[in-house]
Amino acid sequence: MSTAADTAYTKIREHVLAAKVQPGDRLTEEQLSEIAGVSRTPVREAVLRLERELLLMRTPSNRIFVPDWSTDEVDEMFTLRQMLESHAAERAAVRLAPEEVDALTKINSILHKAVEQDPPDVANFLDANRRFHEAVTQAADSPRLQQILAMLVEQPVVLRTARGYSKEDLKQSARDHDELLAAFKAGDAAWAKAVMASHLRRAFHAFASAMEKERKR
Amino acid sequence: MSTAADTAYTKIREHVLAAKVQPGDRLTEEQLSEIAGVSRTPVREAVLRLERELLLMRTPSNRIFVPDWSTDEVDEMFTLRQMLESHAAERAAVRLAPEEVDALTKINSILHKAVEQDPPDVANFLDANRRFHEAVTQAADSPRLQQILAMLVEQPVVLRTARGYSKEDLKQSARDHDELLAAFKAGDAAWAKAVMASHLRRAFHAFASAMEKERKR
DNA sequence: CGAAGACCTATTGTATACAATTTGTGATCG
DNA sequence: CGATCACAAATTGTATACAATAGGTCTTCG
Repeated sequence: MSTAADTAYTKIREHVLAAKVQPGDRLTEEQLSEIAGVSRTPVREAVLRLERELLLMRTPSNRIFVPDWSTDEVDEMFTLRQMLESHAAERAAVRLAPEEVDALTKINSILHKAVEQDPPDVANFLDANRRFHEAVTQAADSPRLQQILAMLVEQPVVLRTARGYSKEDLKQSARDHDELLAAFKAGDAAWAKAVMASHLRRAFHAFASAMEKERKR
Repeated sequence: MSTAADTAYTKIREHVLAAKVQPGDRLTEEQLSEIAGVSRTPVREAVLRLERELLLMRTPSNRIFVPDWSTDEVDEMFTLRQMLESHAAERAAVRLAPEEVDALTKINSILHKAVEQDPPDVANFLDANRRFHEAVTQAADSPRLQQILAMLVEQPVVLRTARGYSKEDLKQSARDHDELLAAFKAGDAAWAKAVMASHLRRAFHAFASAMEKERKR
């Protein structure tokens, strides 16, 4: 968080992810510069980054707003993620050093613990989950892939809905990760790819049913 | 090209694509603002966009430079493009209206003509090729997909090398497009997907051998 | 009463001045 | 002679003032 632009990026991002603004809300650069505590110049830079990650969007006349995603759009995003992240897992499988697999295993044990709480500790689950997927993407060793995936994960709608996941959904996620770790230990790229693909597709359906429940309320 | 930032984006982009700067060259914001004829503020915005498309990159201390790509890295980029663009073709196949297919056919007949020239008109080939792929991506009707593909196509290294393509390479490309059009006319998503995948993989190999030839000189 | 147009206001876009940081250079010391 | 430090120059980062544009509102006229 060294430059003002980074500060602005982080603060605005948190502001959006914490759902302090609703989908459809308009935001002016001035409001954002108050939130971030810096002038409009670095805010503009931060907004460009957040647009790239689809956390903010602009109207045709360049007004900033918080986008909303339909279930269909989230479906499409998960489909893209599935293609790209299973490719990442495939590459990671032949690149991960044993100690890196150990590190991943540790992250997933934190995730397991979060799931076993009663009620499950969703915040910790999401954090461990993010770190797990980030590490896999990182291990794929492709800056392009990493950059692309950064814009597909951590969508507010997905994070918001996560609180509605059933305990069984969360448990299955943890088990998927376990199987991915087994594939990594075996250095089996095809296995890793298949597990990741099915993991993400399942995650989409968990999302869709949590979404459905939320919609009914 | 209405705003200064757009002007800057276009001019700097052309500057890079026209190979007026070499991979590895450093560029200062001031130099770029002279090239674009606007102040540093819109230049910075343009550079951020160009970074997103990987046409420019920054050092850890935020100096701007023109990146270079190894054959391996281009391989990886074509692999990503193959996944995403064959997915786009799959979606396009069930979405394209007959008159849109006609428009695509027209673009490809321009491409055919460019190939049949002696020597082939590579500039026109590349332009028609870009428009063809852009139209397919557009038809997939997924803003996310479109945004991602924008950063994978039109890499300087690929355009630069295109001049070394053999006439046979170019002809085959035109035939691939013809087959894609057939798949679109039939509304056959799986066919379209497969054709696009093989088209792009072939394109990579054409690139790789043109690259090899260039390297030997 | 409704539509069209002119204004006024809010918001984004750009230039510029200055601050902070990085890099290069040259002096100094071991 | 080489390393290290200090300082100077180049470059990027930020704030701010002003310009351009979009949006809304109020008036006027049919």
